[in-house]
Amino acid sequence: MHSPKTLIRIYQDQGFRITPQRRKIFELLAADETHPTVDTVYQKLKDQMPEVARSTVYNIMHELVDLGELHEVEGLSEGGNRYDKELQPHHHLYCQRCQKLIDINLDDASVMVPDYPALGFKVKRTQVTFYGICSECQTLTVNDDDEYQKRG
Amino acid sequence: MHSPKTLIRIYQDQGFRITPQRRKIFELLAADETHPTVDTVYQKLKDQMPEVARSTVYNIMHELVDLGELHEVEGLSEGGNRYDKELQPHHHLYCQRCQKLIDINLDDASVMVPDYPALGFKVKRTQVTFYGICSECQTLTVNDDDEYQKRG
DNA sequence: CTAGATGCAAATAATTTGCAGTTTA
DNA sequence: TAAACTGCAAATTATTTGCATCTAG
Repeated sequence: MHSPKTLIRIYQDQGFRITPQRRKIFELLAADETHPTVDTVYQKLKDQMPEVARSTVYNIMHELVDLGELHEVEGLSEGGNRYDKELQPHHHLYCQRCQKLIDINLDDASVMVPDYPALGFKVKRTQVTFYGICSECQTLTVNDDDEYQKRG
Repeated sequence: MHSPKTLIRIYQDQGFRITPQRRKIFELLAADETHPTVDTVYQKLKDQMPEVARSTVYNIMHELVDLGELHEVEGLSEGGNRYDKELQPHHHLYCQRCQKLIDINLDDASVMVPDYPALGFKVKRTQVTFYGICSECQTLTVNDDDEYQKRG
């Protein structure tokens, strides 16, 4: 995601208007490193702007995805899709305990996945997700035998 | 997933009853290679058993996941989670056009992802998903410039 | 017979939609 | 001031829950 300042220019170039809602969401996202959900953004925004509507947050998040400024990370954790500011191809560590989502850069040597050429399948994007327990959560408890999947 | 016959034994061993709904779902799943959703299973079951309830299908699918007989594949495609009969660790090809989901075996040499050891993260499971266009869909149209993600 | 399972209907959660009223440029 | 945007409320979709009834063992 670009900086709020740059986003404003991008929006203006597109003929979009700079509303207080959009401005605030740009700033919230710029300051947020948690891969928030729509609801997280909505709750934070509501503190500063109590009348804001959830649908407005949905609208603006979707705009940002449409503009390629955010990526949607679907199917991780309860409470809705997560949003990712990182625009470069990368992978994810997902903590099954605290739902923390951590970006991993592709050029890390230990994460190398070639495009899959078999079956005539044309690969557009490769996504690796490591499910497990983050270091913080490991220190919190001794019980380490979490399940392979949610229902296990 | 085990065969319907074996599933019945497993259910009996657990003290679960063999109802017509369970029996039919075992058979439907055994014959299905599409990684169906709950709704797909429900629709098929309804043909043979019009009074069946959606919640019954949810119940039985969840039981099978709890027993480790199915895996839930979340966050792929509209229309709900997909269910996977393959119990061994493996990866997925997902067609962004027809939503086909194809299993790739881990021991295929071109798909090797080591557990990611950095950051003190304890990896429990690694999931690779290749998003793209399957061979069938490639032959159907010339327009091949699909987007990186849904909203892109 | 009776615990366990099913069906139904209502509840919940995430998201989308329609539209009247407001606001940015 | 007009097209764009927001807020609100209702609709939709996927899933869960509560409970009366039914049935497999």
